[in-house]
Amino acid sequence: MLDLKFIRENAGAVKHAVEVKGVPIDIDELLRIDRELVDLKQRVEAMQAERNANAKLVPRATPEERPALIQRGKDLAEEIKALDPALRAHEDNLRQLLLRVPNIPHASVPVGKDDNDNVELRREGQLPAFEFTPRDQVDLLEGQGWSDFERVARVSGSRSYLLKGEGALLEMAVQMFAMSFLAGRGFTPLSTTALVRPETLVNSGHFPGDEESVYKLEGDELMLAGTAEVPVNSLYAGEQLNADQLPMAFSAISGAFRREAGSAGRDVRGLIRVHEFRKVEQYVICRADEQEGLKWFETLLGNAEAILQALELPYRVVQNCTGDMGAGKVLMYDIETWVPSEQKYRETHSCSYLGDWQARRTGLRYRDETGKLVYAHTLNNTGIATPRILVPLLENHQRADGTIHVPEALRPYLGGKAVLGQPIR
RNA sequence: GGGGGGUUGGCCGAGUGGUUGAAGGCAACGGUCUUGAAAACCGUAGUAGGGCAACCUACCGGGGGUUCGAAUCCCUCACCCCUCGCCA
Repeated sequence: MLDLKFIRENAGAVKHAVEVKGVPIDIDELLRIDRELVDLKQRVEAMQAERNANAKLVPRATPEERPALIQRGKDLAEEIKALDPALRAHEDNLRQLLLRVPNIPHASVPVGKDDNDNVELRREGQLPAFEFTPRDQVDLLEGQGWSDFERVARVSGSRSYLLKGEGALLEMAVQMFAMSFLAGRGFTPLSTTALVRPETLVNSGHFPGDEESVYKLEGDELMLAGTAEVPVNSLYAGEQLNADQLPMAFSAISGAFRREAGSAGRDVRGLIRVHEFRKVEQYVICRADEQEGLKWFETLLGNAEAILQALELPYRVVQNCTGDMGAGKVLMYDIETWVPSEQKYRETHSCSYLGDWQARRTGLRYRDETGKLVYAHTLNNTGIATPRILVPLLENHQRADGTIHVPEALRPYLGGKAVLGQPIR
C-alpha cells in the first residue's frame, strides 16, 4: 500500500508504475473516489460537530428547552445516518483500490513484460562436467530408494513428495544447515506456523490478487500460507516499535503450501513443484531508509549465495523486470540454480525489497529519533527451500555410480558422511 | 468442548451514560539546578483524517446496536488469563 497523500501528489509516478508493472488499476478513478470521500467526510463531520455541541447543551438546559434540543439531536443523528451508506461504499472502494496500487520500482529495474525480460546479472560456480551420462533427480531418488512418488500420490494427490531413508535425512540436513548458517550471521531463528488468518495475507500483499494460489480451510477462518514471510510479516502487526529494536532479522522455518493453480502440466515430475514443502525464509524489518534497505537487500542476497556456495552449487543471479516483480516490490532478484538434467537454471531463491509498502498494510511502525511514527521497510529472501533445492543438489553432486557427494558444509548434519547412497544397479 | 474473568494512550493502571481524549505512575522530550550527571522541581507530550488557520472529526481489542449524548449499557466476533474435560 502506498500513502494516499503520496498518490495524490505523485499521480504521474504512480501511473507509470501501474503501466510498467502491468497492474490493472485506474489511478484517476482512485483519485476521484478519494476526492468524493473527502467531500462526504467534511459534510458528515460538520454534522457530527453540531451533534456533539448540541448534546453538551442538554444536561444544562432548562426543562423547557430540553425537548427541542433532544429533537434537534435526533434529527442530526438521522441525517448523519443517512449519509452512512455512501460513506461506507466510498471507504470500501477506496481501500480496495489502495490495496492494489503497486509500489514504485527502483530506478535500476528493467522495464519488461514477464520473466522473459528478466536480466541475468552474473553466474557463479562451475557447471559440472560429467564423464558419464548423468541421471536426473527422479532416477537418482528412485535408484536410491529415497522417494515413493506413487504411494504418496495415492495418499496426498499429485504434486506431493515423500522422502525416505537418507533422502529424508538430507532434506533435514539442508534445512538445519541453512538455519544454523543464518543464526551464525545474526538472524534470529524462528520455527513458525503456516496456518494463518486471512488478514495476514492482506498484510503481506498476497491478497487481493493471489487468492487462487492459497489453500483455504473449510469451516475455519484460517488459511495455509505459501511462505513464512506471511506469518513473520504479521508478527509485530500494529505495534509501535522503538527505533532501537530495529533492524530485526529473522530466519524462519515453516511449512509452505501452494495450490499451484495455473501451473497444470508444468514440472509434474519430481521435486521441483509440489503443493506442500518446507522453507527457511529470511525476513528483515528495518528503518525506513532506502540506503539501509538496499544494504539489507545485498545482505539477504549474499546469505543465499553463501548458502549455495557452501552447497557447492552453480547458480546465477537474475534481476526481475517490472512486469515480473509483483505489485509491492521495489527491487527483486531471483537466484536460479543449475539443473543438469534440464540444462538450465531453475529458480530456487527470490529476494525482495518492499520499501514501506508491506509495512503500511501490516501497521509495522517505529518511533524514529525525532519521535515521529514511521512505517518500517521490509525485505525477504529464501534461505533454502526444500525439496526443490534437492534437485540441483542431487543432480550436480551425483557420481558415476549414482551415489551422491556430500558438500563439506552438510556433513555435520549427516553424521559426517562424505557420500550418500549405494551404487545404483 | 463447558464454566468464570479480562482486553483503556510507549508501558502500568483509574475510570459503569454528560467539558474524560481519557486521573495517577513509569518511560520520553524541553527547562531550572549542577563542573558534568543523578536526584528534585517546572513544563511539553497519543494516533489518524480534514482545514491556509483558528479549529473540527474519528479512535479506549474488531464489528454492530441502544441513546439527544457511550470508554462506560446491549449483541457479536477475536484474543488473553483461570478452571474442568479431552489430547500429540
